[in-house]
Amino acid sequence: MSKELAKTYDPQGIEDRIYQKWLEKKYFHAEVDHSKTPFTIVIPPPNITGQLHMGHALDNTMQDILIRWKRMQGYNALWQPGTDHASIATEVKIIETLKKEGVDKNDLGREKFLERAWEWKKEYGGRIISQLKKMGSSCDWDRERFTMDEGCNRAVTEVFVKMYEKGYIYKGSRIINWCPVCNTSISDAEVEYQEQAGHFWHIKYPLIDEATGEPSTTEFLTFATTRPETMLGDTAVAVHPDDERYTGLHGRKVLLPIVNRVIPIVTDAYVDREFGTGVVKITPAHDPNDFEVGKRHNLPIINILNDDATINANGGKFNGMDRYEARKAIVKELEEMGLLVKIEEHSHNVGTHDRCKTTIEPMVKEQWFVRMDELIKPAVKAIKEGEIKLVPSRMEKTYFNWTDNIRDWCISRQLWWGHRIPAYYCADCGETVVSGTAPTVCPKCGGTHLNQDPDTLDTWFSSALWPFETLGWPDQTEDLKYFYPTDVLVTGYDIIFFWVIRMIFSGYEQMGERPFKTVFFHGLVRDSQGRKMSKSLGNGIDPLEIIEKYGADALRLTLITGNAPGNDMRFYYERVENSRNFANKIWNASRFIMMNMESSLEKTGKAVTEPAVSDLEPVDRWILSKLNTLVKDATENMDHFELGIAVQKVYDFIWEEFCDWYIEMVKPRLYNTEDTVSQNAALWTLKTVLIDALKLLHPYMPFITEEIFCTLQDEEESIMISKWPEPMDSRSFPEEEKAIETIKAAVRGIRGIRTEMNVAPSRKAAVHVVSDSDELLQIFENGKLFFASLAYASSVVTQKDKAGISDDAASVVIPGATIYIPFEDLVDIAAEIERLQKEKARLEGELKRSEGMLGNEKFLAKAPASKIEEEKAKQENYRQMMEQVENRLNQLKK
RNA sequence: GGAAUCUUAGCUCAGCUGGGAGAGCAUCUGCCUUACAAGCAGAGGGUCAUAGGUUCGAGCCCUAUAGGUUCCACCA
Repeated sequence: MSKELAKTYDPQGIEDRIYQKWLEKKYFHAEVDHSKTPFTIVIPPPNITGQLHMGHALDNTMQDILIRWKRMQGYNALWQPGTDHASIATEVKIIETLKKEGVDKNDLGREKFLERAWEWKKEYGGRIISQLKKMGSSCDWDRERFTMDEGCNRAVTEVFVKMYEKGYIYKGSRIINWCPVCNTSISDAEVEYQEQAGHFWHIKYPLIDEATGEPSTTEFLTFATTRPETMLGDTAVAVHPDDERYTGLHGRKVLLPIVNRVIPIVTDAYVDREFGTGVVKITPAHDPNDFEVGKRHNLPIINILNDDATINANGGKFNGMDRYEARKAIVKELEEMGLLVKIEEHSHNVGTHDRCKTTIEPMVKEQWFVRMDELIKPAVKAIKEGEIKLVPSRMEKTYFNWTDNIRDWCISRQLWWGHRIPAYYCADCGETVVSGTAPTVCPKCGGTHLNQDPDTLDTWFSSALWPFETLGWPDQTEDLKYFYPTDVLVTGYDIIFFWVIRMIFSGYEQMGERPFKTVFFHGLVRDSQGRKMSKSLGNGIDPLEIIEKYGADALRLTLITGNAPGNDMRFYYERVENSRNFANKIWNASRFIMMNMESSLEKTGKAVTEPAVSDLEPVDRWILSKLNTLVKDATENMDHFELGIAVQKVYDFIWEEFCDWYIEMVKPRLYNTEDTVSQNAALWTLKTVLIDALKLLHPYMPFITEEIFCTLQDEEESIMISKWPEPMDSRSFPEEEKAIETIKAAVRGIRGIRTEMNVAPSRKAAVHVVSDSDELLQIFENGKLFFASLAYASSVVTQKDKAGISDDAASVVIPGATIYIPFEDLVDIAAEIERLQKEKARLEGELKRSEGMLGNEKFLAKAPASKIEEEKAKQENYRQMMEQVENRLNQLKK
């Protein structure tokens, strides 16, 4: 061996170097190869404005685990990377930067603004990518895409034109959510409701006297509102048609005070009779429900707001006032007119823009929409029929909750950074032309003054096409045919509506096929107190800092363990430390193995070779068998996306079985014997088990496993391209598994006794194993060497009866045998009696339970035979142990 | 208002199709035993939210209740 591991584990010293090697070797790169089965994942494209946070870290770790695992399993694994232009987020950032320079977006103009945006993208767009590399992500960086690159632009235009022609995209005047700060419309999904304390203003409008046509001074209609300023746009008041209190008012009119507009009383079932006074003011221009009511009753729509949420000319004397100032002024005026009945405290949900938290203002505006009714059908069917699997499956309910109540998707944004809508308007005749290429002549009037729609598309419009546009669509590329549909989509449940559903219906609509087979959801990474990590709270933990201090491997392991699919998790430094400690553990175990291989080579002049099965000792077979089970179980868990469980099993195997037991068991053979056959068997087993364990661990902790794997075997190029272990019948040794477990029980028992009796480890004691089973005695005989060392024994004697053992001996009872240690080698008789009495009580409990089961006729009738047999065997064991304990007690009491 | 989910050791959480209660951290005890003190060996600690039910058998299935979290809708 020419190389060796550094004395201490230092992730800093290995991670960057190894990643560089992987890149140079092009291990991440995938090409169409029909001799292999593809396995594809497309990355949820991070925003170019983004910096790596724990959410990305988790998301990317999960993807990398799946990709590395499948790659090792022999699949042609492609992890398709890229970034998202993030229209609003980016535009806001650039506006902020401009503001610092004292420049206003509109003064700068569209073209100059976009130049700035592209510069910005160039400067910061790569930042997130280099951060993902720090995590060890094995994306095919040669294929990196951007949602606004040439290909994606073509895809977006193609889809827009196609869907427009199909009637799935239309332009219409509808009520939309308007953000007065970002100055754009937003979709329903982008509205975040926040509980806010507000007021309920009870107001009355005077009824119009039917005879005179004048407002009454005695008859009023009282109602409550949370937004009194919207009264400027009222065009009706509504009551429930069956509300007896107001039956007499049907068809009558009220005077809208201040504005002095006479408006009708309409009846509509939308009104809740139980709520408030049962009267609702109707403002079709600024409330989605009122808009619907207005449509049913042909009410005029009066928009009273400017885009910046100040009152416009329709608001008369309030023109130019901010919406909240106007609210105050209007309340004051109503009060002076005696029309304000009362003010109540009221807590209600206010819609805010999820990006800037500004209170959104519902407004009627002309926008572009995607009609959802037809599109959503195959997306619903896909989940219902299991063509696309959601993990965990409970996400289906969330999914259907959305699809069942789907509304048309507002896709136009009054922003500049994004895909500009390919619609052109003829300045001469008003004709709309939707086309992939800018028309120069109006097809209707032949005019040449055509202007493109100034709006851009919702970011999610292009994201929805991500699984196929990144593979070359709209061109029918080989990549597309080979890698699509993708296999797994890994993402947070928080963007199921924004993204997952939209990709699904887009996949079916454009490709005629599902975009992915499985969606694997994860939760949020929260801080140690369970709070969402956020900039404003300042509680965010920077993954890069963690990597710096503990290594990417430790971070990755921490994010994956103890976490079930779709569940949120809390982030603790203690857990990262534990992960780092685990890395250290493997490091040191590997060093131990390599040191011993080295010294064996020096001593014998021969490298370690694969031993004949007969040369393997029972412990070797035991650990190989355990490994074999681990391979099977861990792979099965991964098949079911139970990554946390899988890695936990690998962790437990390496730390407990391999390090704490096997290595300790093997030490005497390595140190104390001249038996080179046995030594070779031990070394070969150590190496073999380590290598397979490293492979199982590699998807989770790629760097350290690579470093050890390649140091251990010069001839191997990389663990990344090694073969994933498979269960082998030749490595299944149930007999040895049972035998070694028995010895382990004996060791544990002896250690327990010694600790209880406060015996120093330096004090060795003779150990007698008594059993009437030859087989069992043979097992102990075979394991004598390591058994003695683990049990602090000065000597080990196996025998059929207690001949020659002093009555004054401590004993531990294990299934099928009793272990005796002469007291004179240890201490204190009273403590031993106490211990045996406790043991007796425990056994009595077990027997009672067991007898209860076996005495139960129904159990005997219904339980599987294997269970019954198992229970019988257990009971027999308990009986034997009980007998031995009782005998022992009687002896001691004498 | 609708829905999902959770309630398991002091803390944070695992526990896959019902059959011996687990991990990390924390606590206590003893060990620098030649891979590892970022470690080793041991120990303590849980009526698995409550009440019923199904079952031979329930942390797991069903019903109800209490409390928490989240999502959706939104009542003006």
